[in-house]
Amino acid sequence: MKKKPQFFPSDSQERSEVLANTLCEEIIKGQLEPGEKLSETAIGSRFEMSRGPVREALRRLSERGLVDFVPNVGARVASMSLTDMLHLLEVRESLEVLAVELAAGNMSRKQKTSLQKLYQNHLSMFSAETEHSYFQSPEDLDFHYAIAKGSGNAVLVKILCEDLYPKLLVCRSQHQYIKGRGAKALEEHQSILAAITAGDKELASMFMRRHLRSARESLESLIEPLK
Amino acid sequence: MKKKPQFFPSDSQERSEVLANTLCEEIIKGQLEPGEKLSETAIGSRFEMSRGPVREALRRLSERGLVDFVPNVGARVASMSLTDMLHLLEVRESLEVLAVELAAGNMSRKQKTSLQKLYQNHLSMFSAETEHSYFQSPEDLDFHYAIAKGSGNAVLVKILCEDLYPKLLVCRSQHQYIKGRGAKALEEHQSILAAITAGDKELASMFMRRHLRSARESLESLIEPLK
DNA sequence: ATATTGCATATTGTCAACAATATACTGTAA
DNA sequence: TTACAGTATATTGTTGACAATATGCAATAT
Repeated sequence: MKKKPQFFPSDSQERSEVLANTLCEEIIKGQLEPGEKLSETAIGSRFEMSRGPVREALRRLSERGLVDFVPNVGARVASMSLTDMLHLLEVRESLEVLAVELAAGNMSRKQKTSLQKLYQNHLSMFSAETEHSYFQSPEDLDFHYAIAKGSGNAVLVKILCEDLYPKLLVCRSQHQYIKGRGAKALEEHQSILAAITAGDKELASMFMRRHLRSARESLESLIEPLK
Repeated sequence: MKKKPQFFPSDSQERSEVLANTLCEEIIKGQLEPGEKLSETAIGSRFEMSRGPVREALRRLSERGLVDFVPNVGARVASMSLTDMLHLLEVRESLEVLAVELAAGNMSRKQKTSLQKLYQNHLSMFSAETEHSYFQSPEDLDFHYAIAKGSGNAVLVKILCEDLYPKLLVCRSQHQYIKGRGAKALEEHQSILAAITAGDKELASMFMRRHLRSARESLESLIEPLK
């Protein structure tokens, strides 16, 4: 018997954690709209559980920044502005440059091969169906996710994977008109991959900086005229 | 009537938040030892509240990384290794370099003057009583705290002030033999301050990098032989 | 003597009811 | 008609009890 696929597989069976992951997924998919009220009783009855676990799940999402929480008032789905997105991209840039530097020095042979495989998958998937909105989907981050883990720095992994990436996905889903850059990004991934494989920290960090800066700057130029 | 000073003043009156801040403070001060069990009932009776708010407080601290939490088993005070501390310092370095770059460009005249005042205070306090373990105490971070806020990047502020700094303080209290560098650090602060005042982003980031790198590298050389 | 099984205890996970706070509505006065 | 006050409703905050899980101890078998 097959289990249904989960975006955020939870090792624990705690209902509050399972619920938090489910809600997280729904927020990212846009099934819960930004600003939408998250009533404890409503969610409780929907998932057939008491308010206790629901509260814990909501508080958890609040700590992660996916939910805005006001004491005595309640929780709402966080609504991200373009400025929020810019701030996320600024921080992300610094941290991923660090990550790739560490990864280029620390990744094991095995990790490197698996990263190459990942890239090959992305490549074939992209050339196979260009219409597939690959660089919109959560999978876009796979490559960066793997590099973060390759850094060997647990603090860094936590911030990138649990804090920044989920929020970034929410931003993307709430501002869909901001498109990825498809083939161009894929080329840049290749350069980064090559530098990591060669263990060239300096080069890897330079390619990563360039890769992320272009995305950030295009958003910046989108925001600037609004001021 | 004066309120007693609080390390983590809580705007909300929520008992769970107040408790979380109190426990956070006790962990940082070392009054709660690393690895110590945090029983819900025990804490509840100590602070005269039910287990509900206690649970919430512990979960919150768990998200912040100050408490290790195992489902169905409970919470313990996080015990930080030197490697954890190194990972913290690596991430901190990247983020504060970003922060000071942004701050040098964004800080208002008013913010800059208040940063200068802060530095003057530190200076007089240090020369007044050299025995005052200034660079051990939470106040050491005041300067960096102000720069983070001066960056104008909310994501960055949250990660630095709510995530990294508290953990760093816990590390310091759990590894007290790692001393600050007193007068030397103060001089470096001055260079950074001057660069910010001049609005020189490049110079400011260079001084900040140097300032933080030296602390990190000295820890690295302490860890290396253990491998 | 050591390892393992089973039970007793303690702790956490969940629930449903009550108290406190905020929100929405209705009626009254200017 | 609009502004305000008071009340009614709904939602969150907190509590204590019950269920499920883990821990520690003792007795037994190897």
